[in-house]
Amino acid sequence: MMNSLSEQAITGADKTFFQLRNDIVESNILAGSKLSEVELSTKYSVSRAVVREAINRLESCHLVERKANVGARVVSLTAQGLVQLYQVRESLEGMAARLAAKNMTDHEILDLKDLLNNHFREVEGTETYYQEAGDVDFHYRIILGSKNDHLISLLVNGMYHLIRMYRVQLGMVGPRVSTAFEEHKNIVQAISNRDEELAEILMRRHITYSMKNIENRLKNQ
Amino acid sequence: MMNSLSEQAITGADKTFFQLRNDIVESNILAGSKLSEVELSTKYSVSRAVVREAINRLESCHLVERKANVGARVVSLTAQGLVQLYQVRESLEGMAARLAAKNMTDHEILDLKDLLNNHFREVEGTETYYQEAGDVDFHYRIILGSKNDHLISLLVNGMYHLIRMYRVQLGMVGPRVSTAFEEHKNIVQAISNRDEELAEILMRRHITYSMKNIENRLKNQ
DNA sequence: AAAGCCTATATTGTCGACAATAATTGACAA
DNA sequence: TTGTCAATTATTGTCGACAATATAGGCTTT
Repeated sequence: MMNSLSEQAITGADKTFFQLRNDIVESNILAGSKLSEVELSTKYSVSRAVVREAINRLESCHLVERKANVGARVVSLTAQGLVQLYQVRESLEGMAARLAAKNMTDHEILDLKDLLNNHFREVEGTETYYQEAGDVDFHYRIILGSKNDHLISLLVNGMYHLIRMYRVQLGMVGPRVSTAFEEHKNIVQAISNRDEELAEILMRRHITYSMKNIENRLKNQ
Repeated sequence: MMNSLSEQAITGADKTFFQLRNDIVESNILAGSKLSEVELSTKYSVSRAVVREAINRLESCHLVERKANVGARVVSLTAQGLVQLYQVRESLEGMAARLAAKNMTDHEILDLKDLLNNHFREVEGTETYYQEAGDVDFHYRIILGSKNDHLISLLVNGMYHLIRMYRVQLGMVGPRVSTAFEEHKNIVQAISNRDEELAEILMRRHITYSMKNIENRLKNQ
């Protein structure tokens, strides 16, 4: 499946940024560990300057924290941090759903329904492999559908990868697939009806449920 | 009055970042203009490296836009951009008010009431000079009161200065002071009652009204 | 005259070296 | 033994030079 979020690197700093970001999200570089500029520059075969630029961008995504004259560390994952992250996500994606109900074209809404149907077929069959990709695509389309550049930038460039980092490293795969699918369906219906108020409410609930589900999972492991 | 948002520069890149940010917000550097690295490095008497780092940080705040191998430009202010900015602000500060109602200490709420009273006295007298500072302080305290680091970072480090840039350059000073004061009072009351739902709704309305007021002002000038 | 190409110029991207600051180690004294 | 201070080491911050890319202007060609 083609990744909707594919970005292409132009400069060396881009490549280093993408590699580093991936290594952090996939925990090839451990959460909480220190990022040595010289070490990384030898590892990725680039100068310290491009490593510094890459680290700066990672800081913008809240994936690393820098202290002046000390250095950068990968963020630590905490239950509290996850809750705070999801509170912001609830707020922003709620607004995204509201705006999507207002601004998506009829054609885009039809495409969204298609996506949902494909997702449904995958869930029905045994191919549960792509359930997360499907979920990501769903949320991604609604975010883009808001047509609000600030919102898109904050979510896609800013928060998405940190959310993914929590997902990957805390090992949240399923289930909640079928219930989540129902929620997705209702959200699309609200958007299709151009019911901004309901779209926002349902999206916020959807994210809240998802959060609660994760919290329970964390307690029982 | 002491600025609640005072930050202290440690490194040279910090200083350059703060100066540049201020020059952009106050329109000493015009919106939409190109930022030449060599020009700025001579202007601020630092190397290109620190200018580049400063520009990178400005990009994180959405105050400039960079294109690879081309350079950075100060963002252009548009009516559409302002609307989108306020949509995000409504969403995030609404959540901030909700969380503030949940997480602020009784003491912090008392301080907030004090602030409001001082603000009221200033409005009653002829000293309308600080009305904006008062408004900023009010919103700032509620944002901090959310106790959500992500939210605080997004609003204070990220969006605040862009909002201020619009305010300064589109010349929005008053009035709407007394009506805004009433709205502030009601928000504080909701927070004091620990009514999260109402606090969020009132904050969102408050920001929506403010937006509409700005839109009208733009039409009539 | 218009379009396309090529050269010249300016700007950004990258690099390695040096300076300034923080962390570490070891010696010394209480 | 432990705490403090000093010197050493390592890491980040800053700089100027070079390489790669984009822009501008003139030239050629149709």
